[in-house]
Amino acid sequence: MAEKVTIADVARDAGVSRQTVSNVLNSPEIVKEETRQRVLASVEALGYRVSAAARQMRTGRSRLLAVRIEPTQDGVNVFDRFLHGLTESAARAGYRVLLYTATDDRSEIATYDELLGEFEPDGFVLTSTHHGDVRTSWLAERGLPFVTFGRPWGAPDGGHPWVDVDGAAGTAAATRHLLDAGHRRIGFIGWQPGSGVGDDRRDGWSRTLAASGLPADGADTENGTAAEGESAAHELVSAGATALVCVSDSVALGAMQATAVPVIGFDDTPVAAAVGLTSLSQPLAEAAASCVDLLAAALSGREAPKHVLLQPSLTVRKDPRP
Amino acid sequence: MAEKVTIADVARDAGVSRQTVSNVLNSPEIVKEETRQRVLASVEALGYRVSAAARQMRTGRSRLLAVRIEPTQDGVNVFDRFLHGLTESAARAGYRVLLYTATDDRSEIATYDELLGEFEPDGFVLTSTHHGDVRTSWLAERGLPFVTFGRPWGAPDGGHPWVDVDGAAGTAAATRHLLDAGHRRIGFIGWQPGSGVGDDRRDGWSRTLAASGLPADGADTENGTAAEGESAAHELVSAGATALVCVSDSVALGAMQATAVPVIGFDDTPVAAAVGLTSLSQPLAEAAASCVDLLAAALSGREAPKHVLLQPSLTVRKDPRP
DNA sequence: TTGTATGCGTTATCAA
DNA sequence: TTGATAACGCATACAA
Repeated sequence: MAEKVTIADVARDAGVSRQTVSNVLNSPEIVKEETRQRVLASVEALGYRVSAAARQMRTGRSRLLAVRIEPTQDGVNVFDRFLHGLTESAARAGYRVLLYTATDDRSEIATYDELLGEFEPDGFVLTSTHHGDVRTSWLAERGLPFVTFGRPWGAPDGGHPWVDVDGAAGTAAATRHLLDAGHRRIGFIGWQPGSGVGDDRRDGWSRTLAASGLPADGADTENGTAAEGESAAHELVSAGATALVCVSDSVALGAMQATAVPVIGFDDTPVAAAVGLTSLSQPLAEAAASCVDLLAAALSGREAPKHVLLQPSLTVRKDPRP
Repeated sequence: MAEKVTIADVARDAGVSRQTVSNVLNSPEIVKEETRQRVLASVEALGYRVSAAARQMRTGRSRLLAVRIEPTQDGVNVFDRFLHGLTESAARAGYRVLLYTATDDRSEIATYDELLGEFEPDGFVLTSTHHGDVRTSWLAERGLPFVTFGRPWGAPDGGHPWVDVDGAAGTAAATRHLLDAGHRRIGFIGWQPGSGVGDDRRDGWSRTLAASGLPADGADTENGTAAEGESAAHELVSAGATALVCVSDSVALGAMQATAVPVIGFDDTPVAAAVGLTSLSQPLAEAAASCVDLLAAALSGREAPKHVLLQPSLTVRKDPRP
């Protein structure tokens, strides 16, 4: 096991004081070029790395971002791709991602408390925000830096930084895609009203049809399962729909199996790729990068937009159904 | 923002020395019961938590486990469920999960180096181990604690701790399931030979058929895509197979779409659940818990088995195909 | 059983 | 431009 190389070792090797080494690394501009080179050479030669723990003791900054990893939901799991992007972007910005779990919002807040006491993460990234989310107010009250992936639907004070994907624009594009193919009766299968995300996606579809003066017949599912999608699709197609836009890939999959009309899903999950389902793809890596950027800006006092709204893109696939 | 509560605050509040507080937390048995209670009450009242950074400075232990999060592969992503289980088990054992990314094994080793210098994780959890994996030898040479999820196939010295799922037992169970249903010509669609995991899964199938004195006709796919699964299924069914066992859900999905015979997949991904595909389910949460357990044992010097082999279970689903 | 002194590696402050 | 000193919070050896 390699011995730990400290700043004192580097200082000795380069023939300077510890402080100068620290300056070379943290405020290079105040060190004479020649000294700087010599110190950097020693750093390289000895393989020196700052100790995160010692730095944190002194500065109070951990360079850690805390992120909750959620139990896998019923198939529509998009989170792992977001998380990968987040880890990568964080590393580039000099941060590391620390994972935690929680079963509900209350216990999540308890975890914040623990985490803050022990590891003192510099910031939090929250996902799955929803109506009356107590987590954001808890963090905001304490002045803790955080960013959410997802808008604070329905909250009058969307004052905190967030990154989101424009669901309405996505379903609007999907609807236009079907209009361009000649369809005039385009149905929508959604979630029951009240979830901000679902309502937003439905709006994109209905507004697009309204703009063309076409009727908008939709159906809701309670849990967004494939089985519910199946019966909703039957219903809509019986009523005359010749194409369907869906709130999720799960629902779309059911619709696809139940009918022969064109179906467009949302999220572009592996399921969609596997069965040839056209679907709306969220720019997750980009969203993750924006989250890190907003957080890093807040942490460094740098100016940055408080909100980022990204556009999904339609991944058109060859429908293998007869 | 709450002020930081230190061990000195607790000591003052409880009317004892800092050392006594430390003892209460780290060696409770040597402190008088009454004092212990008083100190614990103060800890509770002030909301004191040990500072991970300060503790790490003193003890050299970070209570951090480093785990690589990989780019999502082509659909079969099982890793996020494993990761969730890992985070949960780690928390229970007093560890946190630190994420990192790497594009290949070489850069992963470079990341070990960085991570070790900066955050000094106590241990590493590796996934996707393969033939001639340089990462395990790198870690082993340096005496760094690690555990792999996946056996070191083909390595003569499987000397390091690992946790794995018994793929052969899984495909054997799947094959028996089909035998019990009366099938006598059961095909297998696998990956090309050489991947330990794929070979293992094929073995379970072929051995089970051999034990029954039945012929074993299999086909390989190069990349394990659904499209390849489709043509392999055509081929096997034309040759007389009346049922198929597959190395993965991706391949199984293709087979399912191409033929009408019963198909069994592997991994029980969301795709399988969505399309009603019977599949072998890996006990990922349990695997993750075992990984933490093995690592925690190694870190504390506690005795523990070096290898854990878990059994997958067959999730039988109603096939919706006509 | 409890208290005192010390050092872990770093950086901020201030002096040279 | 560089260097000396102190301090972050904790845990250990040792003394009381």
